[in-house]
Amino acid sequence: VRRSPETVNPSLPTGAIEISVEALEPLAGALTPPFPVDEDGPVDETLRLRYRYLDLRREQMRRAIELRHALIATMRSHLGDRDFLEIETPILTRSTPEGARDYLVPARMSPGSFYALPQSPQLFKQLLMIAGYERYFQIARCFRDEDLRSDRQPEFTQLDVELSFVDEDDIIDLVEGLMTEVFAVGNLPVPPIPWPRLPYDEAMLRFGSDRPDTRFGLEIRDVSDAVRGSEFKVFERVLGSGGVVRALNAGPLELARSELDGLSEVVQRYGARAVAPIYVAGGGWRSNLEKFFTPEQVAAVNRALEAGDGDLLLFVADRAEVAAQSLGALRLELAGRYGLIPEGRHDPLWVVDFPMFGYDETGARWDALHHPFTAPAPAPGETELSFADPGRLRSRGYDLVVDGNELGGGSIRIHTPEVQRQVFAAIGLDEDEAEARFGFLLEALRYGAPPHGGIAFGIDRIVTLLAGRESIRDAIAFPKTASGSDPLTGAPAPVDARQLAELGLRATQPAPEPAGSRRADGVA
RNA sequence: GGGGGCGUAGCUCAGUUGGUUAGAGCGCCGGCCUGUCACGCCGGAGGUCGCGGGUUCGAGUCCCGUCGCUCCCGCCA
Repeated sequence: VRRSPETVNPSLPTGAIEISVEALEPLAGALTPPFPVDEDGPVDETLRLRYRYLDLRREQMRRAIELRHALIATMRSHLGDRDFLEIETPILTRSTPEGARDYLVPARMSPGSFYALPQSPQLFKQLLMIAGYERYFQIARCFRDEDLRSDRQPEFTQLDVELSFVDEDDIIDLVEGLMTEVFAVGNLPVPPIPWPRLPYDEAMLRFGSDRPDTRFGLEIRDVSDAVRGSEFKVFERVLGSGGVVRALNAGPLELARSELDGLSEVVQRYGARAVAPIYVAGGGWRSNLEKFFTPEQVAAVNRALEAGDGDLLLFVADRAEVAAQSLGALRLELAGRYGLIPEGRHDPLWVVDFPMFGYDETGARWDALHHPFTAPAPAPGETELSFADPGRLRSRGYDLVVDGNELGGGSIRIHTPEVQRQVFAAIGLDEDEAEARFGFLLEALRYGAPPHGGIAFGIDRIVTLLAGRESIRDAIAFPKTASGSDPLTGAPAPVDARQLAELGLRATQPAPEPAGSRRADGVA
């Protein structure tokens, strides 16, 4: 019934009405919940996960789960309207020990053999292209047995898409249309398409990251040439050994000594020695380092960084990769700490022109930067594919980045057995190994594969972003903790000897407490 | 594998330089009030200070170890 005018409370969503009760019958009893479910205040996350069914009652979680549903529904209808077929691929599949660690499932009927849970449906969707299903998509669960982060779960959900007879532009066009609709459903205001495309090298140079957050400035500049030949030994030593000197202009920030030290801690995580902070004053530098540089050098650096009086310049001298990464991290740290990210602004962009291979120092070999089914592209300035120097080859990959989050990535794939062999060879897979692991793919390619390509989006990450949350766990109904456990069910848990015996397995460690061991954390 | 942060009542937290019976708000229980909507008032219960060891006359506080959570590096084709 409507409330009388003097009792209406406009600050309540239900403030205009009242419920008039005629009969009341309790259908079930209910304990007092261990934390408030009628408000979204902070609660210890282990406790939330242990009582996830109560946590999910809370407004914030309900919104995220509802948003997730709406986004997936949008993806399905958008692609369905464009003649894509949703096709399921196996969860029990074959281990292909490139890339991430696989989750393994013992095969009872083949003792000593294992299925693997898919890291992605990559190979199956390529086989579907060869089969002539030209437009495929799937809301696909994927599994990677690697350490977790606030944006990584061991099982996660991808929107997986693949198309035949397309090039990069076709896929980017399709995705820009799809994601524009998805962002609209999620109330994320984004600029109109087409979105900018940033070459990988430029992203690394200017932003120190392959997933740059372009919502604020503080861009990195290479000042190696400007400072070369100075009296400053630290820079000269780095430059002499092939390193670089890079810097960013933090703007007019007056920082205390302890804060400057804190900045060095940030870069040290990435292997840099320290940050050299220099204040600009009167066109020169207010720094005891100024004496090591000629006035021309100082002026050149100031010009490169567009530095004015009072600006704080931050320098890192190191290997190019370390300088880029550490200044990139510094940039994000400063933006977060001093609130430099404009409210309500959201920047989608494509990162393109990735290197095809990266050199793995520990294994002393080349690795596919994306994955080894990505089509290679000629080195910059060349027209022919040459595997003589793998480090110079580019790939036909593309990543969609929004506000510094990698939401999705894909590529045009290799569609001939010849090129696929060359790529396997480049990453150190000889003919026999390639045949043993990927023979079924090479064979399928021989039956005629259309040129094809695709992309995969991290749905959990999209939900996290659109729901305005910090952790991927808040976008998933029943997530795992950072150590991969589930406080609600107690997974993972030991199994009894009989189950192991049936699978032909033997425990190499004594099993911990079986039942109820999830209480080991002392949570009552 | 490495580094940082956290762990005190059901929840969120405070707890000075080591010093009596470890506190607050919310919640919970009992009572009062009854047009309230963060109701109000009175009273009450509730704590192995994550766990183990050590230093000390004395440890929530200091040291060592350990467990859990979390963030980051490595890892994540």
